[in-house]
Amino acid sequence: MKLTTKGRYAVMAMADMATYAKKNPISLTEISLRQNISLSYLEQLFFKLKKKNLVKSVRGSNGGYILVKPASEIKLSNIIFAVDETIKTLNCKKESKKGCNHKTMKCITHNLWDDLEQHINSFFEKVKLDDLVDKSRGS
Amino acid sequence: MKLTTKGRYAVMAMADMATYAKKNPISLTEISLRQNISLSYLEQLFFKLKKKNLVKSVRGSNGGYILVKPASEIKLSNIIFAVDETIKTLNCKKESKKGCNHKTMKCITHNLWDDLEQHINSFFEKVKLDDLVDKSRGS
DNA sequence: TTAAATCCTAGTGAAATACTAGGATTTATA
DNA sequence: TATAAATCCTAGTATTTCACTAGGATTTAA
Repeated sequence: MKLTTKGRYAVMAMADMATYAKKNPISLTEISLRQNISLSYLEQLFFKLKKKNLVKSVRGSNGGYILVKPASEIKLSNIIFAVDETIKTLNCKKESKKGCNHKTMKCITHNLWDDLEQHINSFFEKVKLDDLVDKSRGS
Repeated sequence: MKLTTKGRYAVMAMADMATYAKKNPISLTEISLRQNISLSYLEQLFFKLKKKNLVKSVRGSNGGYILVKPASEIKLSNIIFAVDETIKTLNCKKESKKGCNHKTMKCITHNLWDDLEQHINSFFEKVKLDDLVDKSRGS
């Protein structure tokens, strides 16, 4: 199991925005430099974050992005889902041929992965963006 | 995020063994047919399970594998770790160049992924192999 | 002796990932 | 008004990982 960088980068970038929040929009160039993430990659991530209404954009010079809601109201699950679509713990839904014998018996571990998925999601549901900011300040 | 089939298959195969446990060793061919997993792939998985002392092998005709411990004493974490090595939620340990700015500041989300890792592990620590067997019988 | 099993090492096709390239559009400001 | 800095948008691509195959060696019950 592993988490892709898409989700990690998105959380890092959003945490960066929460940390350096100010009136003016924050440009991806800033974030790119601070967090050491490719600008073009960030653009793609923020396109998705924007679609999910987590950030809004200001175009043109001095433009950038602004958090739509306060950091205390943004759950990590919102961010992860926005860029990763979904957390997949199993791929034997419907009628895949391998790994899940639907005909003879229910896939032995079918329930298990559902439980795990919920368990992981509950983690991302609990943590808010400003929890991260506080933590990094504390250390 | 996704879970690889290695971990899933290993859990399925072990659950299969626990379900069809008997005095005689169980051959991978049986498991392969019942769970619809490639034989050669199973061999590779069981090589690792054996190294971690979760199963022992009986070579030769009528050979196969036997659970070393009763299913009630085998935690899923044992299985997952045996085949997957580890759950990696972050790849910015030591001194990777990207995604973790060690020089200027601690990676903002560093603690987060550690927490997540523990959260997921705690799930696999709680569930025992015979929990799966009971569940599949119950449904 | 044979068949069925584990043991062991390489290799490989396909898919996903992480990222680059390159341009179009918008807009503050010099 | 020209320019630079930003978002917007679409393709493409190198690398890596995954899931699996191939092929043989060894062991042992019957």
